[in-house]
Amino acid sequence: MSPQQTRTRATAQGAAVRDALRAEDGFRSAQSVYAVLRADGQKIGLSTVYRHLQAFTDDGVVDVIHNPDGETVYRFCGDTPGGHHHHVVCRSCGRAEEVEGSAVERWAEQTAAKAGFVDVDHTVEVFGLCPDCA
Amino acid sequence: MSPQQTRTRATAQGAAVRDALRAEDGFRSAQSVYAVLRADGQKIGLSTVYRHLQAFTDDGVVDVIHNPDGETVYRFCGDTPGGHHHHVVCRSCGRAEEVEGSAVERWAEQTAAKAGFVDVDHTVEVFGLCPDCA
DNA sequence: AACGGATTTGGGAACCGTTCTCATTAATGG
DNA sequence: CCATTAATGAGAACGGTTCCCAAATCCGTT
Ligand SMILES: [Zn+2]
Ligand SMILES: [Zn+2]
Ligand SMILES: [Zn+2]
Ligand SMILES: [Zn+2]
Repeated sequence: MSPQQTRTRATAQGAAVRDALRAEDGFRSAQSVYAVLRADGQKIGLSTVYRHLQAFTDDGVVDVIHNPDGETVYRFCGDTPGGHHHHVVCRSCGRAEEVEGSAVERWAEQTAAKAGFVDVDHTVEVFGLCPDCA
Repeated sequence: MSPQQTRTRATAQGAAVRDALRAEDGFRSAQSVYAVLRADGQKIGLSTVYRHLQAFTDDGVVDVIHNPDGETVYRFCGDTPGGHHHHVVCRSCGRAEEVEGSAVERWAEQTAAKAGFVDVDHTVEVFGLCPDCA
């Protein structure tokens, strides 16, 4: 099957959302992306931000996680198209780095198999304070 | 340092919440715990359910995760007082099993250290379909 | 048993992030 | 251009969680 189907045409607003996210190195909430765009003078609606964020997520170009507070936050990860990967995320400033996770991939697979679970997926995030925030 | 201080006295409502959660083997939302208690004829308020769920979480007797949909769900894990651990969770029915995670603990620690992060914590959950739901 | 202060309870309002609705605007292509 | 189709964005609606506070309960003390 083909990778994923883009759900939106390339539009100015979509590009703005992508660029705003790409400019950050960390996970950001939809609202904060929206705020940044508006502060920058961009004419865009909150719904549109959510829409594109979702589309990018579907396309696999944006990663989404729920931080410990339950907030949904997004990060542009499309320049390292290795597909599935994980992050170490700064609890304070949101800055994130992608990390090598083959060990944890194997662990998750084996663990699920041992419990007899199928169609498995996993969430793995490491939170801490980055060197700057420490 | 001492483990954790209980924030609420032992009350009938607290016991009801704990028992309701203990009766389930999976992660449940606050609302669903509330619904079960009310359906059972218990006289309890939603605020109270949230309060005790939080207190139990602080005490470490209840685990809380955010499932992929972002819902906050709780699970009673106080009978296996090994402290920190992880789960394999059924996406469909919520059923969960605790799993051995020393490998992933080490991985998380090393990964964070390599990135220069301190005061680290992590979330690791494996989602899938349990044998019954498959 | 009666009292008084401290704690807990729970109904409802407030809050906040996200989704939905739909009239308006912009793009496409013939 | 015009007609058709897709995207936009303002605001309403929604759902989960927290907050507020008056009423109820609990407890140690007379
Ligand atoms: Zn930081
Ligand atoms: Zn992984
Ligand atoms: Zn557990
Ligand atoms: Zn199941």
